[in-house]
Amino acid sequence: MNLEQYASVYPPRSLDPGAQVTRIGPSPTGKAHIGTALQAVINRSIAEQTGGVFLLRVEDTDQERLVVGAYEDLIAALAWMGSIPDEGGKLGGTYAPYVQSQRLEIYQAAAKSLVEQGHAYYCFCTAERLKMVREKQEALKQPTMYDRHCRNLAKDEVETRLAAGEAAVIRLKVPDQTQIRFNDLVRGEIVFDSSTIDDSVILKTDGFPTYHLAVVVDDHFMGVTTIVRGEEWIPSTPKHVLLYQAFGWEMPRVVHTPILRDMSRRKLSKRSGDTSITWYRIQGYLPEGLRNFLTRIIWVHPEGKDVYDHQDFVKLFRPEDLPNTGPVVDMQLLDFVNGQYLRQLTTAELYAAVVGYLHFLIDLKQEIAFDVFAASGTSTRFVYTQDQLVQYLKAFTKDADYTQKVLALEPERFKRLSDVILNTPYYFPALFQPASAALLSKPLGDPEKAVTALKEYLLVYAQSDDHTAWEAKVRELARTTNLKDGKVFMTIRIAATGSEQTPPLFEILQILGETEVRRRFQLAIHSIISAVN
RNA sequence: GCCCCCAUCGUCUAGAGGCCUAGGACACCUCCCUUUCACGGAGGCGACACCGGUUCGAAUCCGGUUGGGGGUACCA
Repeated sequence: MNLEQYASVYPPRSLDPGAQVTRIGPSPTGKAHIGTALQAVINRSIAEQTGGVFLLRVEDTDQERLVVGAYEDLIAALAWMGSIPDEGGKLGGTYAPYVQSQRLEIYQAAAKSLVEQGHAYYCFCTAERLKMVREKQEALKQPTMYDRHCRNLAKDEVETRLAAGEAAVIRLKVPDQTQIRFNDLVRGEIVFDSSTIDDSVILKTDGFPTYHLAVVVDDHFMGVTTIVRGEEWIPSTPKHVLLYQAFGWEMPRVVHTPILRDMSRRKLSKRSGDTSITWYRIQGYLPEGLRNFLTRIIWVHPEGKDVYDHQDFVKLFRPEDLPNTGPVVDMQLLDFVNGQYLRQLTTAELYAAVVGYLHFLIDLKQEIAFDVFAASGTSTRFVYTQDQLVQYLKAFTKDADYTQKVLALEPERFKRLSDVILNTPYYFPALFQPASAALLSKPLGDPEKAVTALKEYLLVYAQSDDHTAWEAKVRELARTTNLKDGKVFMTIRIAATGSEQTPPLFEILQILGETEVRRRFQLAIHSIISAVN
């Protein structure tokens, strides 16, 4: 088929006026990136808002960089985020296939037609020659560009060499001495001088297109009307403009989103492990929380809210509202936003979320590291083995009613699902780790006093006491033993939980129940005594 | 080297010539609440990168400098 014939295979869409067709075009070369998640949310929202279509196109034109499972990882990540495309990928659709490696004939036809019309040319330069040219230019501190060696080859020569089977690429013939301009929805008009634009390869020797050709051809035939993509594409947009002009096609609206940065303002790096969507899921962020955070750093809610219904974003977001500076992925803000979502869950929902989360972690079949973020960009890492997680899940699900009582205690102390795992083991008898004698003795500053307090407490302790009676007893105990009541409370806390930081004591003792409370106090007393002797 | 984008508190930003002694949120600090932590409440710290213009008047407009980011592949 020639290019004209493809136009009838892929007829224009019949959508309402104003409906926008958007897309993401990830290349399956690794784990799904958080930046891709942002692009997906934005593109999905624009399509939704205008009654258009959001499509997914797999841009796998670099055969050497393909990674097995990358596509599946992406789909799983998008599904988790709730940013599922309307068409595309392996979902199919009217404009299928949506996988570039399956559309080679179209690109080849397109490239050929460009050559015929004088907008592109065959190039036989070898990699070695190209390398030499580049090195020479670098040494001379000149711009590194193709020297157009094959640009004016005679037609006969080209045909002869092609017929002889010589390897060739097709390059874009960039016109001389013109200005190439396009309008970026947030940046306004951007102008490039054609002399700064390379005669880039658009069709490789292996018959695959490069990004530039493929993206223009696909966006055109798939009826894409608005392109939202990363800022890193701005420098190559003029090439796309040239291609649209050469084909005589209308250029879609285009806007570039800034690149996500880390706290040191660098491009979000893989080194810290925080670039993959899965990493955020592992850390215990809720998809809604992550999504809200992502939209929050590139958009301002009209009421200045940090946390808002996603529909607000879908309804009110305008591409031209995008910032032009690269936002920093601030984990503390993420924690805050996510915490707000976690609080909105009912106890039953939180319970279900944690169970699902634990299954997800266990299915990963690897050690899990939770990074807890503190001020000044520092973080502490807690590593769990698969076995530890399995043990935790077992304890957590042993008695759902009991666990929900635990979760109901103070849900506002959790910012991420992982906080539940980190902070609740002591509620479960199977996981309880008694405190050391040193820790138990710490509040009162003396092992003997600690033992006295604990023994006295066991004497007065009655599970049936209400909060007032219980508190009165402890204070009375402190008075008669001549100990500070705050310290006594803390000693009890440590004996009962092994931790210095817990929700209110009385509620914990209620949940634990008499048998377990007595067991833990005995344990504590013995621990101190045997440490002293 | 060359090309492009950008520049308000630590971070995300509000601000589209006078409403700005620059507002909000996160973070941080202090105090209150309190048996610890968390939550909540009340305060606090904290920014228009710099230099020139334009203007009666500039965070807002223009130019330059500096700084940051991106691109410069038969990668996307």
